Amino acid sequence: MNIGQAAEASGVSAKMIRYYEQIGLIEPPARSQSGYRVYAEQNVHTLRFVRRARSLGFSVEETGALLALWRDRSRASADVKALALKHVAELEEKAAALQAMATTLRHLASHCHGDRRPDCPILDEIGAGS
Amino acid sequence: MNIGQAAEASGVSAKMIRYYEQIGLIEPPARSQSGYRVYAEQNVHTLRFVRRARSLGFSVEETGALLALWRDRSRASADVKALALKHVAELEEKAAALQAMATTLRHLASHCHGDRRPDCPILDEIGAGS
DNA sequence: GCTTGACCTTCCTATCATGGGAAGGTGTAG
DNA sequence: CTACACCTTCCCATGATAGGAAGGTCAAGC
Repeated sequence: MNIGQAAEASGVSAKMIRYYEQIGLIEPPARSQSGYRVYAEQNVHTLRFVRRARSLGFSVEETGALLALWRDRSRASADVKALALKHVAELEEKAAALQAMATTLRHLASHCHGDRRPDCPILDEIGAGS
Repeated sequence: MNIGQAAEASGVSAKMIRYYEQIGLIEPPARSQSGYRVYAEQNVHTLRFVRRARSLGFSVEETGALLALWRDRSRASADVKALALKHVAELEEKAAALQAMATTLRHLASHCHGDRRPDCPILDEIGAGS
């Protein structure tokens, strides 16, 4: 399987597969005589794991830690759970921060007439600072 | 006022003040004979506006649009409100995406014993892909 | 066999916002 | 006069991703 097919099968772009290899997140695959990367089903499996971890908001570095745990059959499930819950806390913190911004801004907007007149409490408040 | 004092007074780092000037977000300030940037109270006011807009999650580019609206006394408040509400929608979308990740992951974690045994549904599920 | 087009390779560049640091000039207090 | 804090510009790094250029490879069709 060439990189394009591995990309198709895993949902990770060829560009990103090469990048993940370059930074050491995944193992360099076999090469054909002409230098093409050759992927086996196992590699695609790993790539899918990476894609799914990324889609759950894990950074590439955290994904590397998860991969190591995935491959280490002797680690305690408590280690994995701790990592996951720590990440949940970070995600919820970020979500709350964004939601707080949205709420503040929505509040400011609710005081703005939104007509043709120029006076606007949104800009007034941003300008007043806090 | 030198850049350090302007940074202190506005809450924007000296590094970022120079950067904002370089990309054209803010006007180049006056310079002293020796080439030091010299800021007036008005400049600090603008910097505070920028800091506050950034803290509400507006990108630098959007902040530039807000600044233009702020300075244009003839614009309709509806224009500002539309921009603000569009941004609110984007913020809430991002917040919801993060919260969805957190919820999924918390769900996975709830099925993990979290003890010394190695079997862990979190990694199993990430590996299984979806 | 030869051409064409799809694919692969590496390498360089960009994004966005921010910080770090080097090398060198300035300003001020002791 | 010296020390130290501050300023200047310039370059580099981050994290994850995309775009593109220049050149090699492979398979299908003529």
